[in-house]
Amino acid sequence: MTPAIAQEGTGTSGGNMDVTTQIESFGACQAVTDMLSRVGDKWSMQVVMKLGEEPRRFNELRRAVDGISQRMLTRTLRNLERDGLVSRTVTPTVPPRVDYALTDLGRSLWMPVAELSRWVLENRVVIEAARAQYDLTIE
Amino acid sequence: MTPAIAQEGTGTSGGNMDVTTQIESFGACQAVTDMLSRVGDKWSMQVVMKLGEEPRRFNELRRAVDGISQRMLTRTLRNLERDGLVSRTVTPTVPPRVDYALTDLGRSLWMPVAELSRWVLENRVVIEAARAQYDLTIE
DNA sequence: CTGGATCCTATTGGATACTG
DNA sequence: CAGTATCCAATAGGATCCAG
Repeated sequence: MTPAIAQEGTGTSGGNMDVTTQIESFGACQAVTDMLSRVGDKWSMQVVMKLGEEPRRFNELRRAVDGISQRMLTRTLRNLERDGLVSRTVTPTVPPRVDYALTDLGRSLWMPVAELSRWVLENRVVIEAARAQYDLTIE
Repeated sequence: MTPAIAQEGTGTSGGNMDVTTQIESFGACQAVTDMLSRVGDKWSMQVVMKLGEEPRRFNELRRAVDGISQRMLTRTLRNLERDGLVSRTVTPTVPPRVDYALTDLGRSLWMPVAELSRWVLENRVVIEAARAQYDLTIE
């Protein structure tokens, strides 16, 4: 497995290029899509949001994220941890205690996601209306 | 319970509440997740990006988005159209001509997505490193 | 309490053939 | 050209049982 994405002197903080140009620069479009997929799955964002409020233990998190199965919570946390967005701290007591929290990277993701959240909140009604309209004209 | 995130007010539009509060206000968390799922699938963002450059016809789009199958391009466009993000204009000539373009709503989505794109571009190296590190320590 | 392992179903996406 | 229809493979996700 080669994670190796050609990471040349990536525009540290971009700076003067507009985003479109940046994206087309070196196949980063794919990276963006990948990240959206990662964070766009069924549970990741809800977990990140809950951890954004405060660090939580496994079962706390399970209760906080409504409807998530144990398996999916574990898998979601593992993915987020692997990406460096969430930290996992084990206290080897009996019974064991495991604390999850956002890392600095995870918190930094929070901001652009918050912008996206704002967009959704501002446009959800329009979107719902568009869907209803579309569904009408189709049938 | 306080959001660990400094929200820096931003309020690009209408929002006087901070995003965390908004999100928790009325189960919008789910709406955000839904939208991320919609836009986070394998092709939606790439299509939106290409249409953000300029309106395109079906097969133009197909060539522009590398690797997409005809079926998935159709489905992706239908979803985006249903959400009101993309417009579809049919010119009933022979052969038929169908033009796709971003709507105003679609273009407005482009901005927060650009922020997310910027974040990905700025942090992809860190993420790749985190993954490599994680993959090492587990095996 | 925190998960790993297993089994099963649903959804996603690709390949191909066909049509107005 | 711009799709639709069908079949198939891969993946995501849920339920359940087991273990340290």
